[in-house]
Amino acid sequence: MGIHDDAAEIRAGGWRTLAALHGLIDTALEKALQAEHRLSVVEYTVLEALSRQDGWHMRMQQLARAAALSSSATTRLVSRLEDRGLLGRYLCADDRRGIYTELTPQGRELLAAARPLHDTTLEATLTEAADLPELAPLVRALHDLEPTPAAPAKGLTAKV
Amino acid sequence: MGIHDDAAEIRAGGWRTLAALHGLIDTALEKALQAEHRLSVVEYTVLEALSRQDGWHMRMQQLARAAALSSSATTRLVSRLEDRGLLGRYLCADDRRGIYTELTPQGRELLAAARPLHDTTLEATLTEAADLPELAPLVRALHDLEPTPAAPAKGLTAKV
DNA sequence: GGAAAATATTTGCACAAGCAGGTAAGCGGC
DNA sequence: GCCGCTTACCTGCTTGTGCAAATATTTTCC
Repeated sequence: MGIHDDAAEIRAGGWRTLAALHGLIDTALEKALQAEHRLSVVEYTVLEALSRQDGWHMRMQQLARAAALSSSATTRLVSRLEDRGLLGRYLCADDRRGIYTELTPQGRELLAAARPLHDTTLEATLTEAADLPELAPLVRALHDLEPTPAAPAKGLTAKV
Repeated sequence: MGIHDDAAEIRAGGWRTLAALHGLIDTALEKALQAEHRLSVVEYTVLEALSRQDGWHMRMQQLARAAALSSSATTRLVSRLEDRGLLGRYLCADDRRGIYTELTPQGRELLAAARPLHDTTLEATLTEAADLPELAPLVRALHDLEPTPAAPAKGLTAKV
């Protein structure tokens, strides 16, 4: 079992580390947000992405990419949040196939309430991860990242 | 919307990047492995983890941690793989609560067949991600990781 | 030695995800 | 102006996941 070259093994190891850290954080956030605000991580992500558009609305597909979700999953996700009054859905004049979503005041409110918990949990989990020998290097690398300004991550760069 | 401190914002950004990259890789691997070998990423991960134990068996809970899965999900996952004859499940004498799993020859065979695709897909996706400005730094960081030897990542350090 | 607590795994249930298929709206050639 | 093709979103179905409760086995503490 050793004919696959070293580079591949390094990549695989990196991927395992990445997955492990992701799983750790994801689970922690999931539990915290669920318990305190009845929000899943994806739901929070969507609200947060919308808030970052600040006054702008997003199409379903942008949302789908931002949340790394299929479009069908996005439909239901938006429906859930809409049913809770956290965001509004309305079609826009210039292309009536498209549907725009926008945070409601309640949505902004809930996001503001959830953000501290989110950030705290994230910090705590990263600190915890930094104690695990396998994860520590990645945690450090993550911290040293971002020479970039507060640029719009993902693919949600433009309004249309 | 700007009272949360900078450190938190940096962490949040790092987390978004991590999640984005993870999603990208995960989706790509999922599709590739599913299409060619009817394996999900977690299933592959479990087979791979088992193979790394080389001759050893693992308990359900070790497996659960290795795959970042709940124990119930692990039960069903192992059942699926067992039904396909890829691994065996048997209780061990010293603690009859515990259940050990071990790869069958077929399991090793399938893993060997799937690994090249896995590695290739991983490499391709990483290359692709390196072209995205938001992800590139993390990809590089990931590559420069692993000064560590081929150490057992995750929590699966010992045999018991 | 035996009851009580702890540990390892499995099962019932509800929920969210992806895929495939369906409908509505724009776009292009004629 | 009409027909075909593409795009954007929604819905039915199947599957995997987590939580909570059930079961079996070991360990602990009198």
